[in-house]
Amino acid sequence: MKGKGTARLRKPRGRYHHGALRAALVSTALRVVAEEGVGALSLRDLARRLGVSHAAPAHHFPDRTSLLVALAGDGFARLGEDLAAGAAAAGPARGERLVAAGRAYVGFALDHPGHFRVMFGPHVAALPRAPGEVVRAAQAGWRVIEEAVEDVVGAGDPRVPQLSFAAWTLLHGASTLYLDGLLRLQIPDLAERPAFEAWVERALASLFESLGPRP
Amino acid sequence: MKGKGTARLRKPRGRYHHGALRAALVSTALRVVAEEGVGALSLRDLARRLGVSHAAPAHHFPDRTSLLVALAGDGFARLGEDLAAGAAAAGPARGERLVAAGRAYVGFALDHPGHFRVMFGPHVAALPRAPGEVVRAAQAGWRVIEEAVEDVVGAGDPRVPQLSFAAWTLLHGASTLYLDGLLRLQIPDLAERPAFEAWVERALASLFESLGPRP
DNA sequence: ACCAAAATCTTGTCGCCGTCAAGATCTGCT
DNA sequence: AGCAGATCTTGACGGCGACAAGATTTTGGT
Repeated sequence: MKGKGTARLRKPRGRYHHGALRAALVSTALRVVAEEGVGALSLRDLARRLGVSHAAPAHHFPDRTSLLVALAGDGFARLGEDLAAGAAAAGPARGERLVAAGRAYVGFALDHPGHFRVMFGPHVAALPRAPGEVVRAAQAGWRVIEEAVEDVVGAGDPRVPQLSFAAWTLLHGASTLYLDGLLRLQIPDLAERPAFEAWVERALASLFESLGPRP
Repeated sequence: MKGKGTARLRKPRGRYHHGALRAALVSTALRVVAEEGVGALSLRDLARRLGVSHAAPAHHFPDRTSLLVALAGDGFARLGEDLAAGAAAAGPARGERLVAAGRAYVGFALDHPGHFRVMFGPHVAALPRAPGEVVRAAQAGWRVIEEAVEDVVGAGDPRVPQLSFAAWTLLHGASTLYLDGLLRLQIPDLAERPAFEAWVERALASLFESLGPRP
């Protein structure tokens, strides 16, 4: 962070140029998505909130999808940071980093459900090719999971990709099913968030139960 | 199935009433979703395809969301049937039913990506309470997974819910991440579908590796 | 310092969409 | 036969994404 901190939001009444419209669009869009969901997001509404003409956003995001892609890129970056921070703050005991990373993944989904949905929603997925920023950020997150797995079975173990795959899909499925309310439907105990986190932790444990550092 | 098989689609030119509009809306919507994705689905477009006025669908589905909910209910029912059929067709060896159910789950997602997205998309999830038909169908599917898990660890084992939870989240996460193209991004080997299915199978195996029938 | 080019924002327009309202037509029941 | 309700039609309204053309400001080369 440098300069004047947060970007200006509403445009000063008299001025013709906004000055930081793109950043303001992204940050306001994130607020709308968090409060009302991705369905409530419209370019015209954003323009109105920012005191700008209805066609102004088009110069920064040619269509609605490109704005969603930007939000998704931002989300993947934040998720990657959360994962790395969680793993870094974990204790040294075997498996603690993986549990911490898993907690960070699920925590991100539950803390920012709207943002999470944009990241894994149909708009971004329907693109012919994933945008570079998404690719890079997703790869960084994947790397954190792989390292956490290596922390359990040892670096160089040939099962690292396979186990990272299992851990990631488990965490991701748990996050999305929880957000959809389907888990709570089958297992009423999961209504409370701490209980859910405990279940996820135990599921991760089941995955690695039979594995020594180097069998 | 009884009577004349498939419901009439386009309305006969001279007639005022369509006669089976609701069923025609659902089946045409499924086709549109499969071919162009949920984003391309609109009530007016459906009405046009069926040769019916633009406001006719409103009498069967008061708004767009209620149509999506109907599609989701149908999807959960089909997924449940696929799961049950897969498990029923599996051999008797320990674990085969679970693998077959998993294959059915992933197969449904990959065969009907649009439908799958509607089922787990934001529209249905944003509802205050899940509709009854969705609840029932989802419960039936969950039951199949639980039975498949019981087939591995033995009915009555206290770990059944926990392991079913792990299996379901793993399968669901694998399905959605594959559809989003994110798995392929990290593990190029997964570009081919059979390879992906093999990875899923091995991930399931990791989950149950350390478990005997009754330890 | 100057000015042309590019970036940024505005106004205006178009077609499509979901939704509501009011009326026409058909169907089933008594 | 006739009525009530279900089903479909026409018409209208506002919001939206997208496009086009013009106004204003900033930038960069000289």
